Amino acid sequence: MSDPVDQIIDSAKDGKSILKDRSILHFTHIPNTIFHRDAEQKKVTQSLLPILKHSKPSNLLVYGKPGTGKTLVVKKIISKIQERVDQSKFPTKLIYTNAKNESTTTGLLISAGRQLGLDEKELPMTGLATGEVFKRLLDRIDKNSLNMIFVIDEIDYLAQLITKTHKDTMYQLTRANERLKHGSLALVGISNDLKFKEILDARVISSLSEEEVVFTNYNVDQLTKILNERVGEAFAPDSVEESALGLCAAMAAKVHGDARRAIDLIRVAGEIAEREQADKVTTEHVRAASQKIEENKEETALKSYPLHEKLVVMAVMKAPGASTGEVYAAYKDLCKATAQDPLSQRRVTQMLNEVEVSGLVDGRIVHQGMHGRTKKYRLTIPTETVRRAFKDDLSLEDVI
DNA sequence: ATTCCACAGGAAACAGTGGTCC
DNA sequence: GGACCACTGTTTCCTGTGGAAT
Repeated sequence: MSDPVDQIIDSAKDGKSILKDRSILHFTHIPNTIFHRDAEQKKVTQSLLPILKHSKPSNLLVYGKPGTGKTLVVKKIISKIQERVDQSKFPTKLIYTNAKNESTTTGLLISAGRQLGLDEKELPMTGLATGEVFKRLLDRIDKNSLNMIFVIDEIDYLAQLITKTHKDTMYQLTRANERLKHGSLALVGISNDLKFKEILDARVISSLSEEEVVFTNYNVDQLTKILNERVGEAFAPDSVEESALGLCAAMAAKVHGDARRAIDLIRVAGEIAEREQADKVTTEHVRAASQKIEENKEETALKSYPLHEKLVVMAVMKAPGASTGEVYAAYKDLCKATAQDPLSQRRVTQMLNEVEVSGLVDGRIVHQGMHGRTKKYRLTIPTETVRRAFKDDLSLEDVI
């Protein structure tokens, strides 16, 4: 009997790879990608049209669930406009930021400033009042007579930040044109959440949503077409079973028609099939891929938690079904064991809420009459997943 | 009907960091 | 070098909650 290592290497050497180019199987892969979004592309282009006519465009709001291609479509159209416009006479500048990546409103403005070419000296990261950052941004636009298209992806996060800090950044942004003598600023907001406008000031809403485009969810047919196009390029011919592709489309259609999800599924399924050295991707591979993606998501989330949040998750794990007070007691024990100063119960309650929102822990309010009201917590994921995620954390070595 | 428990969770204050500006 | 700013991560204080027990 031959060595198992040799066996694997030999068969890998002889077998041909079914996955030719996995870069095509990333959702954001653009070249020659067809979005099946003709109507929406038309509307977005029309609302940005004033730029081509050398006048100020209106602000635009784009809605759609994740994986509906809205960001890709907006970026594609703006880069096309940039190609067409005579840059010497009418310099347009596309600025793209994702509000989710910025924890503060100033951070978002600074990120825009960097893309406008303002360096650390002209626009420092810290120390400036928000109003001052904004002023410097507008000065640059004015001085160079730029026509800036400011795309803010996941603008709902910005709206939340603003309600938290009571700043009027959004209002100033939507009214920036009134302060500009030369050049212009058009705002393109992209949002997954159709209801985010509810938390905004009425004045902001009216100027922000001068134009609106809604990206509807993809249906199974559209997802199948999108997958077919990508699979044709990324995989070797006839290496994906039609039923496997259909399953990917069906699974993704169930999650609000998410094309990103569909493409991830077929990519991971392809990787699993290749590892098994199968010559075709089957429905079994797709199911395995779906499970793997879920598990990875949970583990990555757990690994990214700060130490005390990890301790809170562990406290819930060690005392399943425990009330807030009991979880706090378990948490304090863990702090003792790991030589950490425990945080206040108020803060731990807050952390429990945060963990609950992420879906890793389930909390249920229980009324116990004379014994008061509390929340009972339990993990929604296998304890094994938690152990695996935390095993590399040296500070948790003794308690895991 | 009233009391009372064990919290939930909002608001505000605070400490500390890392900066700018004049 | 002192006033000022943004921001994070907390603590402190406080009010509200709803059903079992009385």
